[in-house]
Amino acid sequence: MRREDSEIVRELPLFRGVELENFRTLIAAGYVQRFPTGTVLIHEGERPDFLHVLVDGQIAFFASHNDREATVSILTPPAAFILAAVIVDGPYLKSARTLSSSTTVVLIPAGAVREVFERDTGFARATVAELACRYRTIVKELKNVRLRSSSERLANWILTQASQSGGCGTFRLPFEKRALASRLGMRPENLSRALAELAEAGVTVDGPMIRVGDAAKLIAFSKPNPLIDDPTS
Amino acid sequence: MRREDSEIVRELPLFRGVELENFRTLIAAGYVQRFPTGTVLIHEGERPDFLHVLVDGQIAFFASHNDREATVSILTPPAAFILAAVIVDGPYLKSARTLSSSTTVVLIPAGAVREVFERDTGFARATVAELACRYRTIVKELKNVRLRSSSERLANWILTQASQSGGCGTFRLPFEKRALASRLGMRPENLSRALAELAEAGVTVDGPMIRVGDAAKLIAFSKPNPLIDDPTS
DNA sequence: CGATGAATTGAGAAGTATCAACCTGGGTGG
DNA sequence: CCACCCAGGTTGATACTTCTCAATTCATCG
Repeated sequence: MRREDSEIVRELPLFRGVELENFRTLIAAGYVQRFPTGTVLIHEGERPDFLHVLVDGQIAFFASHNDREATVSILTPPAAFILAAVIVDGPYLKSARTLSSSTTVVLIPAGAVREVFERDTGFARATVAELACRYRTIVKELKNVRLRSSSERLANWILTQASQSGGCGTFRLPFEKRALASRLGMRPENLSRALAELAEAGVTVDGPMIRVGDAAKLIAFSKPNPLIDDPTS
Repeated sequence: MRREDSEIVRELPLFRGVELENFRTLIAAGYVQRFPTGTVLIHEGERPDFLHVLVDGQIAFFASHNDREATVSILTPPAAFILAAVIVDGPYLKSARTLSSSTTVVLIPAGAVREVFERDTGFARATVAELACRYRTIVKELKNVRLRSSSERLANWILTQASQSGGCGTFRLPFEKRALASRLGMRPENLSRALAELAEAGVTVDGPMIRVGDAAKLIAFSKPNPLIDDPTS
């Protein structure tokens, strides 16, 4: 593993509090892999062999049933994933596929993670914090799905994205529209229509570029709610 | 607090591994309360003052936005709740209301929980396990909502409920139909219609009594999936 | 025995999915 | 270099699911 990659891992909240010796054990057991776009990294139902850390690229988590597919979340680096499955040693509840070329992932054997977890209180504490945040994120997502229409979800997603991309009001979609549609729980066709509908709220679209022309108007339409949209709360 | 109540708390997976002395600290700081039906115990957005343990009765967790209300989950005793909010010391993401009369709750001050959490590795470990399971439960719920129609959710809920209520194929609804409807993400009207529709799959309804006449037929309709429906996986 | 709230039923509206056609830009191979 | 192909995206027509509103029945309780 390149020093560069292990440093990224070390800087994650999940690993920052791990004792150095234990961290070295984890890194020594782990290795790095790169994947092209569309690679399915993990399959729903299988057992976790590794804790994964996304270092570069993007990953979509999705589940399949009844000939349908639903995206549960999209992960941006740096972030650990499938921690819960490793901890409880239960089957993956979702599959994961890379959304961008040269997606880089650090793999740490699940057994090593559980061992260090047992003897390193710093790691245990960080694990608790991580899981608690993940839990709360999904609760928010469930609220988002159940309390809003698809256009409202889109509008709020755009608001969040715009505010995270500096204040200029214009940003580039971080992934394809089809991926965004699935992330928001809608069909590509409906995303198109919803984007067209948001023109009334001052949103203009040019290919992958989104422009929020009138933030106040978009906020009035979106009715953002920190208990759904604020990733930090 | 009655010995009976503290024993229930002690027996929970979350508290079983806590050192006795620390457990006594928690119990000494805590107290018991009983509430009538419809009492709102916690309010979305407020700060957590107590870790709650449901000892008797039932509680629905719900969130409000846009003049809508959505039930996120329904809890049956014994179980701790709002653990994640206490751990991260963040605002409640959902409100909670009692569904049954004389719902009994043990309240343990959040500060005491966080203190014990810091020094008791058994408790920290149990917290991780609890949070990981909760997280996975919600992921399953999100899949349930996104991958199934409302009648399918109902059918699978009935299957799970019937299997948990002994093998006779008949069981009583544990709460009102309106609560069930909200739990399943549908309106009471649609629950009525969906129940009527399930007659084709051999389900008969008499007030609060549900009878699964032909389990095989219901399974064929429901297409159950352990990665959505199995509470233990 | 009336009052209240839950449950059901029906009719209509809204939201979303599905299917098909078409456009468009980027890449490929002749 | 250009014609072609192809995948992603858009647009339109239609069907299905779910919501909403209104009216009715039913059981429970003071």
